[in-house]
Amino acid sequence: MNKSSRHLAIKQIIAQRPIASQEELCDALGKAGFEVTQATLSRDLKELGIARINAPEGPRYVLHHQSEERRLQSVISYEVERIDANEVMVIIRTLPGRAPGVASFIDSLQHRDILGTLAGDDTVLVTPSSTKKIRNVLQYIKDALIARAA
Amino acid sequence: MNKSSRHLAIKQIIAQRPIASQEELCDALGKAGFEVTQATLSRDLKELGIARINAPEGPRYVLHHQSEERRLQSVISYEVERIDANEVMVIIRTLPGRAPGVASFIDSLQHRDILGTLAGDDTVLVTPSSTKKIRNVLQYIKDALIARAA
DNA sequence: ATTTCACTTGCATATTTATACAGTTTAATG
DNA sequence: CATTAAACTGTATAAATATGCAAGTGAAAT
Repeated sequence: MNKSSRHLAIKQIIAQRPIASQEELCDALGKAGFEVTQATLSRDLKELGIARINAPEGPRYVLHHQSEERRLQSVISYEVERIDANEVMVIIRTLPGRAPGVASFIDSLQHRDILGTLAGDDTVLVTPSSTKKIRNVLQYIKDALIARAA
Repeated sequence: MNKSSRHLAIKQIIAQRPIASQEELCDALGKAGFEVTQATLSRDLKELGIARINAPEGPRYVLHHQSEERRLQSVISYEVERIDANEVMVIIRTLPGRAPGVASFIDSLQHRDILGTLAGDDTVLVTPSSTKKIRNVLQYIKDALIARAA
């Protein structure tokens, strides 16, 4: 369980539901198999450009694009916010404007189970060769995008 | 020196130069003629939707656009022409060139059943977390986009 | 194998932020 | 005027976050 995969996990968790404190994030990560302390999370959030906003409904962590955008452009994993799938395709959420770059990268992998990609501004659709391949493709993409982080 | 003029002052100060802590903001406000305590600033920042981001150069307060996003709701409904769905996704037709804005707005709603959106020029594709959620998502989007028409 | 260096992490704690509570002010009402 | 309620703020402190330091790990160099 290395840092970059934990970072992806953090981004996915905070995108999925409101996280109000680092303690809470710590618990959520624990359940996902990442045992870390609050101190580490404080550092992670800083590296990821995640901010704690004070919504009327309570505090919550969110990816803050303004700070995120300044980071190294060449590192794909920093551009990816979330990777998900339904029954028919994989959807990758990226920072604004980064979808084409991420899609192009995936295309270059020339994986047999990937028919093609379609990129908008901050979203990439990945179409599998068959809906039965969805799980494979999802995992493959996660691995591929994380591996480049190191 | 009432609260709203202080709020305006706060927004101006944080826009002009990096403010790293509420103490620092307190000093800056003091020089501008607003004598308040850190406790009050904590409340002010919450009301204004200002977040503390962790830039590599150090922490800093910024207006968080996510809280601004809600103000746009009333405009959105005029840009949407049609909302439909098939078995797999929701399609929104908009006025020419308005799709990215509408997609961005839908993203900001952060609904758990919406994996992502993809915008072209006048068309937005909305991908549900599962095809089983299509009906929910369709209804949700209609409510969110059209209900504001009044 | 040993050394060195860069990177990562936890612990303990300093720093910063949020909030319970009480006091003050303002405005509205009987 | 007296009374009540709501809004605002400061004090004190609770809660949350950031960080100095030391330890651990792994890769590259000698």
